[in-house]
Amino acid sequence: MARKKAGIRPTEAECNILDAIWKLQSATVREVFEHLSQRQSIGHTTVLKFMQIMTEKGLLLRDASQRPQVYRAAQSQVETQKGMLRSLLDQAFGGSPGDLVLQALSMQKSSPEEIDEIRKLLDAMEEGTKK
Amino acid sequence: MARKKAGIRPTEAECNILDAIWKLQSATVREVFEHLSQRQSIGHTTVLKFMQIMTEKGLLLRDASQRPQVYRAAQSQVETQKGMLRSLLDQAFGGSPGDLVLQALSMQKSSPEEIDEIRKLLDAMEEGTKK
DNA sequence: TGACAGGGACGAAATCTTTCGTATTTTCGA
DNA sequence: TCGAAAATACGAAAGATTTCGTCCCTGTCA
Repeated sequence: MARKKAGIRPTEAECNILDAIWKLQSATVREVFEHLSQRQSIGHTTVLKFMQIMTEKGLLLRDASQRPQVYRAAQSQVETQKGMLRSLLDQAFGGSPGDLVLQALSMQKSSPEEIDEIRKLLDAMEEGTKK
Repeated sequence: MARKKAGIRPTEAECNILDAIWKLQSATVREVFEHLSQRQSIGHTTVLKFMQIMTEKGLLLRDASQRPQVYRAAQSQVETQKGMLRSLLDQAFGGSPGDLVLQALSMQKSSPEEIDEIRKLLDAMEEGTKK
């Protein structure tokens, strides 16, 4: 039995924590707790426990030198997103990124700016491929 | 506390089952089992149990009139994909589909055909938006 | 210096997921 | 019609996840 792939997939609850930390850059348990409390009903120790578990799992880094300990995400949001995207890709899209993109786009209207940005990216990709 | 959104999110193992059924259109437990056996080690009753659970959850539909009962997916692959995509969107992308698309595209090269298809979709979207 | 408040570590209950073993029911030939 | 083989149902163990309650430090400030 081999280990799980390389990437660590945060669970749903862990994602909520990460979300808060990504927004705050770095944060104490209290800060994350207050941030999350605005959206969901959750206990303070629950948040703490998650952050401890996530630190063990390697999802978070903790600076214990300060008293209210400060946590940071071990991976950037973009890296994590890519990991989860790959997961979803293998899981439900048979590994076809094209399908995924198509679905994502057709899901709801993006802003003209976003569409433009995507076009640029497509151009860049085609350049790279042609060469 | 409201119920879970409308969409039903299949778990990872359930996705494997769905994958097989989507490919086969409709299938018996044995067929799904044989399909999955090629990739992973899994027991026959395990597959059966999952399919029963998934039927209860509403992920699958079962025709019990035939003897080796025949199962079908309750939702099309596309619908399910959209649901999971939305989930991921809310979970890790702060609801920004643009970011998701960008990440997905930059993840690995798509074929020129796919790129073309995406362009067409973008054009169509812009049309719709302008009107 | 002693009690209090804030912060943290632990352990454990409550739920979901994933996997099967075993028992029961059906179907099909001999 | 009887029984073996195939299908299906049931129940439950083993892991993960999610949530907290409780106990233990560590300063602080009267």
